Amino acid sequence: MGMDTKDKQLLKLLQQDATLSVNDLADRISLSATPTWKRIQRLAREGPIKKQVCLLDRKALNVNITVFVAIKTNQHDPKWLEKFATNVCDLPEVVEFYRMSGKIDYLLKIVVPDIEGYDKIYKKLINAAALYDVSSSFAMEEIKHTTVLPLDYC
Amino acid sequence: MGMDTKDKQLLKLLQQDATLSVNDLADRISLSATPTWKRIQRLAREGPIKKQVCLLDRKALNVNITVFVAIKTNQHDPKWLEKFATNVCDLPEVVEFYRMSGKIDYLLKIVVPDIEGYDKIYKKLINAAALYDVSSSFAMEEIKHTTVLPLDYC
DNA sequence: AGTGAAAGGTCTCCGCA
DNA sequence: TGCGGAGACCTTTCACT
Repeated sequence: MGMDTKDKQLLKLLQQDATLSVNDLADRISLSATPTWKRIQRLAREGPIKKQVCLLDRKALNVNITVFVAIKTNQHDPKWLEKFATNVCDLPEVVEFYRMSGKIDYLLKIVVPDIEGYDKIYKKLINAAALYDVSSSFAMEEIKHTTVLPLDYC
Repeated sequence: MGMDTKDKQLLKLLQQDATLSVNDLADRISLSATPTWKRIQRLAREGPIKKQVCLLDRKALNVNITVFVAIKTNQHDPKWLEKFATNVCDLPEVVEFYRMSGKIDYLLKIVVPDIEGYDKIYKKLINAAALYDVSSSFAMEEIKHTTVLPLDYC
């Protein structure tokens, strides 16, 4: 779908703050409310806007520890892997889950309150995935974490 | 701050869809509009709601490749590291950036359109960080990726 | 903390340029 | 595509329990 400058401006604004009113957005992209609203509708219907959510504070939810878990495996039975994937996805502590190229087969990002919390998830993981090689790295500091994607490539 | 069941229900709903109206939310947590609205205000003011944003589709923005970049360094001059951190944070392709424990010092998650795009960022990184040891892993498949945090620990 | 009603804004749709 | 206006809907406040 074609995206012009105003569409990109809208996306830039909405990525940072989805509470802006249609009128505010219209002002900022130098357009009146109706066409602005139509653009947003189009961007949501057939375009890049997937959803609108509240982002919560990890600290306030007591899941301030981020752990990256790298998993290697020899097992490549599709059915087994599918079950593994389902089990892992069902854990709410697993917030990201990738199949990787290279030496690592899977990379998980999990959030937990503390080391004990991590250990519980770790046990669930090796339960779900038996005989796998699992290595974990703890994030000491979150220097940047954004849901804002670059708009420079479209 | 104390959070009861209804607060958690609200957070669960708003994490998944922030377009729900106060009336909808009120219905779902079996409360009327006003106290529901007050709860949301409180959760946003002094609680876990940080912001409300639109989530965009990576594919539609032509940044469908996710790369994890692990950086090791011997350098620990604080001023230098601060400059490095600033430079890295300024890159819109870098969506996450952690200081890690263990063998890796920093872990970046970057999004790019293709290998060339990755190479450009790679060059910027080693420019910003000279003599560092950098190793990259490409995500082949995004199996799970959510902004929804678990509410089980608060 | 909760309710219901009323005022003030926004969103959404329509006809038109 | 763009504009402005009218009605519906939603948000926000207020008086009261």
